Amino acid sequence: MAPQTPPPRRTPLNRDRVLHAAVALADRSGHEALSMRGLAQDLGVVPMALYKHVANKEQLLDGMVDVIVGEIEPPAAGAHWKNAVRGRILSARRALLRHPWASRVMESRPAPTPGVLGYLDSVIGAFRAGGLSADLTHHAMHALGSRVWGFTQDLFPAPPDDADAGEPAGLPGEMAARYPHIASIAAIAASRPHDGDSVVGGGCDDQFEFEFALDLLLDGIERLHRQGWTSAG
Amino acid sequence: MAPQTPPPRRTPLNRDRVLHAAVALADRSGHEALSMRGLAQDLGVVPMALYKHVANKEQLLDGMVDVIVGEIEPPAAGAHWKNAVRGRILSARRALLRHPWASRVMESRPAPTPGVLGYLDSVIGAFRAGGLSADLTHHAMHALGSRVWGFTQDLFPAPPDDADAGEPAGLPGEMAARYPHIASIAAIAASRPHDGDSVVGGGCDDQFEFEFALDLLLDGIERLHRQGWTSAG
DNA sequence: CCGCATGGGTGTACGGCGTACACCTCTGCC
DNA sequence: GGCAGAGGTGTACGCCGTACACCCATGCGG
Repeated sequence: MAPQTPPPRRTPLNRDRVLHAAVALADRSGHEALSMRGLAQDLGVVPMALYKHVANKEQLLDGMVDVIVGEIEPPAAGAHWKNAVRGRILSARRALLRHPWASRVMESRPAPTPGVLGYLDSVIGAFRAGGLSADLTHHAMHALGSRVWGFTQDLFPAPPDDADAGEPAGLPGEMAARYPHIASIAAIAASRPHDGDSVVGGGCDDQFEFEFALDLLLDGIERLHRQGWTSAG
Repeated sequence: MAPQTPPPRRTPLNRDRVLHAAVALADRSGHEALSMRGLAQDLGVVPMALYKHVANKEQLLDGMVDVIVGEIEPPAAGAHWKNAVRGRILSARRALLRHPWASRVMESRPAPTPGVLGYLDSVIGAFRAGGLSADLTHHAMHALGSRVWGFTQDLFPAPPDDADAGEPAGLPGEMAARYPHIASIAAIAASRPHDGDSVVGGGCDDQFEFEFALDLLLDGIERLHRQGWTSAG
């Protein structure tokens, strides 16, 4: 008989396959469920095999961050600096919305990865190309903070879908009594046409909020730029 | 002889002692080092004893958050809304600077604690007392984001103190070549009189950056308020 | 054609974590 | 005097990241 063909010999692992499998796993199960053991299982491999391709879990997370940063679209050529920055940031936001775990992972990195540095460099470049001083650009970057990569800390994190739908509108009654000012705001948000459930997490148009704040900052920066502002006073 | 006095019988645990010991431990060793086992050891008790006072680690962290929120000073009476909000937020920032781990823990909470809700309610109240509409206040709160409790995500997290001091100024040369725009900004920051080390993390006056961004937002909000802005357009 | 180095996958094991569960021992009250 | 319940204990389980020794297929120099 023919010499038995050896078992099909799965294509060998490499850093890229590991990284993308990790992203897929996190997409599927959230970043809390991402463990070296689980990832290995997904790849049909023993946990320690991963360590031939990433030094440790921290470096795995760094790599995953750069995968996501790589999804950010390149800058639009020839746009006004404000639109260039705006477009870049909104693209970053789209990438992060595709991977809800990514913002938490980015926050957790103790040092910026090369991909992150490259992205930041390009955003800074967009400011500078618009004629903003290094000084103002520097402060603008700080002011944008995590917003440059498309996310902000939610004040009221999204509750799970089992939110008690029995309430008439706005906050549960007891809470409305204890936190009257929050309630006054919840009432507004809950009265909007779409998704009028509890404002605590739901009920807010996140995209609107994001762009509102982004434009507030960019407009403020533009104003300072036009009046020749300097941090020296 | 006298009836042997029983061993001094340490004062019994309670939720408050547990919480404050946890805060102290995190202050001392960082929040990554905070474990139920370590905390128990600090309290001279076996790990499982803690579970008589907090349901689990998540609830311990919630409790710690409220301890920190409790350190925020009460609002100044009779101030203009902008100063009231500003003062509240800067006080929150001082609390968080005293407990460097606290911002990361706050970010990690999946639902707001009662203390946090109370604090947010009071900030919203300050806006409303100044005559801002519920609508505008709502968007203002979102725009402030994590800044309301006194922190922002650093773009360049602070590096450990072993930063290579051999570099002349600004970024290490290789990095300056790869990220020219970052370098242009680093040069500015590094040229300031005090702490002129690498701008990546060090070299920035965090308090200035924080107030710069805070005022940018508050000024923008004030402008919108004065011109009767509404999200409806 | 042999032998050996090397890169990639394996197996076992360790020390840490959060915490379920059964237990024991004081305390105060009827 | 006895009993309930609060508070502290001990043991054990199942996860985690990862160190370390191993093993085996490959390909290359002789």
